[in-house]
Amino acid sequence: MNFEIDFYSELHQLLTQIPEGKVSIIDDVAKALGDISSKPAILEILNRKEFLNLKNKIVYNSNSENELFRNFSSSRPLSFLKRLQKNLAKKIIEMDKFERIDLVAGVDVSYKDDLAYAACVVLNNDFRIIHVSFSIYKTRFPYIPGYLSFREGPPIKEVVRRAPDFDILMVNGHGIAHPRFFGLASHVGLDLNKPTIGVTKRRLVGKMISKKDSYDVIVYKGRVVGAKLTILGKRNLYISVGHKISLDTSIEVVKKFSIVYDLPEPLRIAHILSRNFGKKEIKNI
DNA sequence: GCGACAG
DNA sequence: ATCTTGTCGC
Repeated sequence: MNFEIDFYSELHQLLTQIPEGKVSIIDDVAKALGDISSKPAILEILNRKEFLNLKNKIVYNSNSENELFRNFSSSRPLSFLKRLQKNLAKKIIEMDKFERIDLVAGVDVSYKDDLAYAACVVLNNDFRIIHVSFSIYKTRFPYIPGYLSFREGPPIKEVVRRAPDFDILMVNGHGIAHPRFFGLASHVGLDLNKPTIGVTKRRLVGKMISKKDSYDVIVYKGRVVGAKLTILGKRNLYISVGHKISLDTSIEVVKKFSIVYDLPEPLRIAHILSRNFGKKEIKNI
């Protein structure tokens, strides 16, 4: 699936439908886009200078009904993306589909306005950096919980394609621990056809069930979608299958590469690199 | 119906 | 994620 939705122009197109002298409720705009949860993102975009002339067409509460414009004509793009995620989720393989684990890659993205600075690093078994690549990408999609892959997926795929072949990729985002079982790590893994592990610092869905092992299991809609484990006796991380790997193996790989507080090495280094890249800074890792 | 909500 | 100084805690 290599199309991209320009969220900004979708929003712009809706706002220009509002007739002169009328206004619309932001909830109706969010619903017309296909998901009420896009409301915070819309608010943020309305404050940009390209949208300032349209901002006064939006109100937050229902005023006099006769001033309101509600019947938007829309393809509801977020509903479409939701359906896409549900369909692609069926293709995810939660089993180890690789020969060996010699090279483990990590990607991360930093932002400066709408510019995404992506960095990819490849480590060997001794935690040595054997490759680093960068990429700058102009994003046209805001952060909306549940739709992160449509913002970060394109820059990530581009920067990972610049890396030499590796065995497993670690991604800063959930895999199947996602409302539609298709988070960023799963989306990237499927598109690149590579084994991926989703690693995050915060939960998106599901509840923890203690499993008196070294970790808790995350259950969502009656399904085990990941694990919450404590690294280095301190740091809590949420791990989930991205694609072509089992949860058990995902946990083992994350544990093995967690040697410094914060994140497993591939992600920790990728994070520092992308951040420094965006800020044009030079710093030791 | 009311919250919660990766980066 | 990003805007940002000092500051509370291990």
